[in-house]
Amino acid sequence: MERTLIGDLRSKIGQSVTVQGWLQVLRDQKKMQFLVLRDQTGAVQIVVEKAASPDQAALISTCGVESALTITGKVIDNPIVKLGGIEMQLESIEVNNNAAIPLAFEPFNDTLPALDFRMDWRYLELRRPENLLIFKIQTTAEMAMREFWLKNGFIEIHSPKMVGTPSEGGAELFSLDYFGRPAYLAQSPQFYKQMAMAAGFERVFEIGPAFRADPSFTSRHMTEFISIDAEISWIDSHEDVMSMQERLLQYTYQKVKDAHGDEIKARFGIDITVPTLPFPRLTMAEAQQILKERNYSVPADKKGDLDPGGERELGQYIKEKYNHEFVFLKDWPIEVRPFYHMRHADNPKLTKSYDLIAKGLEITTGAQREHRRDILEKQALDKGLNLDILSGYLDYFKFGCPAHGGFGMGLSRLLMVMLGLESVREAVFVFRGPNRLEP
RNA sequence: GGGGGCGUGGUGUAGCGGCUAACAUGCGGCCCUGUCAAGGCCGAGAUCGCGGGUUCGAACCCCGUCGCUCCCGCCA
Repeated sequence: MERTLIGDLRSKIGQSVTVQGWLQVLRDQKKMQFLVLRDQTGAVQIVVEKAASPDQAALISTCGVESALTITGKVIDNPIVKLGGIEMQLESIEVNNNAAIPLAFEPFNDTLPALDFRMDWRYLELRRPENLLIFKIQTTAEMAMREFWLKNGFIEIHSPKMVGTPSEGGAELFSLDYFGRPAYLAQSPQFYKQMAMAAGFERVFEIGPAFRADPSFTSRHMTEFISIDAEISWIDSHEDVMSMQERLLQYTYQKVKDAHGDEIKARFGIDITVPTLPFPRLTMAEAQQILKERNYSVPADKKGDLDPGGERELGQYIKEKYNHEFVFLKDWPIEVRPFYHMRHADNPKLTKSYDLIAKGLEITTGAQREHRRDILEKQALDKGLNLDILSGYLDYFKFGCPAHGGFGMGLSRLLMVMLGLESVREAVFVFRGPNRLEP
């Protein structure tokens, strides 16, 4: 028999239908059994008269909660039933996969085990509707971004994740053996996006994994994460990149709000605010001044950079002054930016770069890239880098590369901020960290 | 990598020098019941992360160690 979704049962009253899902509750009484079966669309009570079907009743008694069941029965309108005023009378049941007793933990309890323990049994935790919702939202958000980019003439690329040369630095690279020679997991699609610019793709995006061998133990770091990247050509400055990104985020927030706004409010207590354009912008110099006025002292060794506390303070300032969740922090000093960020023509100490801070959390770095090979080489040498290692990259700028720039944004960080989650570990399907390689 | 915090039945917590280690939830049994956050009674389940020390006495204090976690560094 064809499967009926539990959410559609109201329209099937009087009919015999088949539902499939997980056993939420079993109330096993002397004469009767009441089961609550849950699927993604809802939950329904199933009644069993033990005397009428003793064999099935005996089978049901062996079922642990969270067992996967297929149940056929007649849909009855019954106002007495608190669960939707509807129930099913059992006709037949198939136990697809019994759940062992006891469960590793009870995913629907009021109190849950610590996050680290839950991660050992991630699939159980993901059965909670609010967790399911996170990934429905992620799906909507990614689709919205693709939609936005396609409407604006972007091409999707998939850059290699196994690379032969480190893009820069090297301390945070995972290395692997590639048929006897060293290889690395890509930290970023950065250079390949730029290669696409040199190829004349003009506008590209990629949503894919990035790997960082940083032993960072924070609520916002992962060793493998999904990076949302975009790169555009023929720009005048990093302002063009920010303009594209803010429109992208506005579009994405609107789509998420349209599709899930009510459920997000119900599950997370958060009103999705579609950001207004333009996002507030501050130069780093202005940001430093504002922090000083607010008596927030950035550690002396930061040299024009910000610490996470400063970012949170700035997020609070933007909220108060502009009632906005986002702020572009732009024009960072060259000391704290990589060699390939373009510098201001009228101020060689400042880069044409930005970070996007969302509710006080850094979720993006973007910039106009330096596309003039001779200047790029000079900037690399200034940073003490070896031009031989970079030669493949520098060759992108040998045969006609347009001015360009782009950004990288952490998908899970975006979701974390959007939904007010405490940790990226909740916002990612399966977490990877320095001490977490399973499941 | 640096600093702080925490490790007590399956899970979440209480206890912080003198207990047969408590409570909730889950699990098992019985009773009751068209139940529905079900209810009632009974029961099993913890050598209090591990090792050492202080003490008449340690879950509790000290040292070490491992694990987790948060903050910083670094970043998306």
